[in-house]
Amino acid sequence: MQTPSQISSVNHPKFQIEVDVVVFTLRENRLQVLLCCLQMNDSWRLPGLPLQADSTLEETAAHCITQYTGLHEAYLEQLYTYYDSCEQIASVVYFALVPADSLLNAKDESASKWFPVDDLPALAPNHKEILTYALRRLRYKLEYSAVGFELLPDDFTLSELQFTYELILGEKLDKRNFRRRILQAGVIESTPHRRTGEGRPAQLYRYRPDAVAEVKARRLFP
Amino acid sequence: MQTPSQISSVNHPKFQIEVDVVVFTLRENRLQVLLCCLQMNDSWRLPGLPLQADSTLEETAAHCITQYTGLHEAYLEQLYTYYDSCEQIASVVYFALVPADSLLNAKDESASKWFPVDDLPALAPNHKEILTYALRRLRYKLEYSAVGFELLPDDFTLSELQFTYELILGEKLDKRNFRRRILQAGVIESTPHRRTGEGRPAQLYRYRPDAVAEVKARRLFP
DNA sequence: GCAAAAGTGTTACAGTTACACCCATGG
DNA sequence: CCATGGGTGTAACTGTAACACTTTTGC
Repeated sequence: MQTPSQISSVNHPKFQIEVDVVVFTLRENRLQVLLCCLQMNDSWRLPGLPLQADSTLEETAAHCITQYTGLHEAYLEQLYTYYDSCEQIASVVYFALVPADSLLNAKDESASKWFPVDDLPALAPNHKEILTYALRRLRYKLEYSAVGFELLPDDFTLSELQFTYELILGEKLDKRNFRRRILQAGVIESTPHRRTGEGRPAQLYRYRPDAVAEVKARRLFP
Repeated sequence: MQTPSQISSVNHPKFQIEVDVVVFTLRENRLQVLLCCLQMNDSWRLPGLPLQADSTLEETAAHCITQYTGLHEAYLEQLYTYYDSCEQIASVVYFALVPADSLLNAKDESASKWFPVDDLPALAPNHKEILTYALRRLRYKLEYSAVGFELLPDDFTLSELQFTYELILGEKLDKRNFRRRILQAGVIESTPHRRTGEGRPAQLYRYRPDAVAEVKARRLFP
């Protein structure tokens, strides 16, 4: 047991703090996650950076994403903080989503690689667990907020949006119900453009930046 | 911009890490939160302890609760991690619930005090914001999980349970709908006892420890 | 016997799901 | 003209919300 005197005592050990990021994207019709190769062995880990004294946690996470993907903007959210008492390192894990079409100019492509979430390599201890948790949070979040758009380019068709949802949730959705509901929700608006290709051209939509991104919760329990 | 070389460089500053806890309970028919007096001035803060190298984050939070409330068990959940680049202290905040009847033997009563969440004193910077977030999370969590029982003694009547929900959510609930749903959910079971007092005696119920504590999410969006 | 709190069902309404065909374009 | 993906409405069903009176006890 500790005693109250510890609160203001000088017993204040110091720790390294690392900011790790679980970056998700859509590539090759699969949900993929960014991993770094761990110093020459065949084990992989989440990309991360040590916290610097004058940065914020979120800035550090953003720097990390920029470094590995070349992107300067991403949806970012704090996930969880772990502390490893063996290594005496705390790890603040963020969760990030980057759009499907934006993976062009990573500054250090050799150091990192995308992996489908259902086909992961051997991971550093804890990182498998962290990733599983991040994936659960993504699926869960998709069900009550408009976070799915963060994985799409600015303009998209309703079919692309539905496909994104199906990919993440891992189940087929009904086309008519999906369209009716997403339009009723009022979070997207049509653009003047269409996408041509095979078959009938599709109306392009964009996410309304002024949209309320979360549905108001209905009571689920009890 | 940082460079990839920082990942494996020796540029690893160290930080103090503090574990703070937002402890909620029911007292005097109000939702209350535990606060500590900040060194002789009239400002208050969340109770906290510095992380020790060989403890886990959760252990530290649990120690903190024991110290200020005398309780050895509480519902505990990580809330968020803040980093203050001025003071260079990271603060991992936990969220805790303790039952209404268990506030007996705090070891250091003079150092801390309960405040109703709608009648708070002046707080240390950030702590007001943290508390608001914790309260939001409590209300939100109540809607999809059985977390409300953590604020009640082992045995309780349905009216007490409903009153707890009403207190936290800040709205009246329909008695018949509440009872039907909580019983259908299968998370409580009746005990052989009754509570007597004014009016008709009430059946006592208890939370089923084997109950599934979260409802399976229904799709809310889109 | 009366005050006080416990306990109990039904009906109307709203939201959700399931489902199949026509449309516009490119080759 | 046909293959391909885009786009559209309705009916059954399921879950939710609203609502008032009877029961049991202590005083």
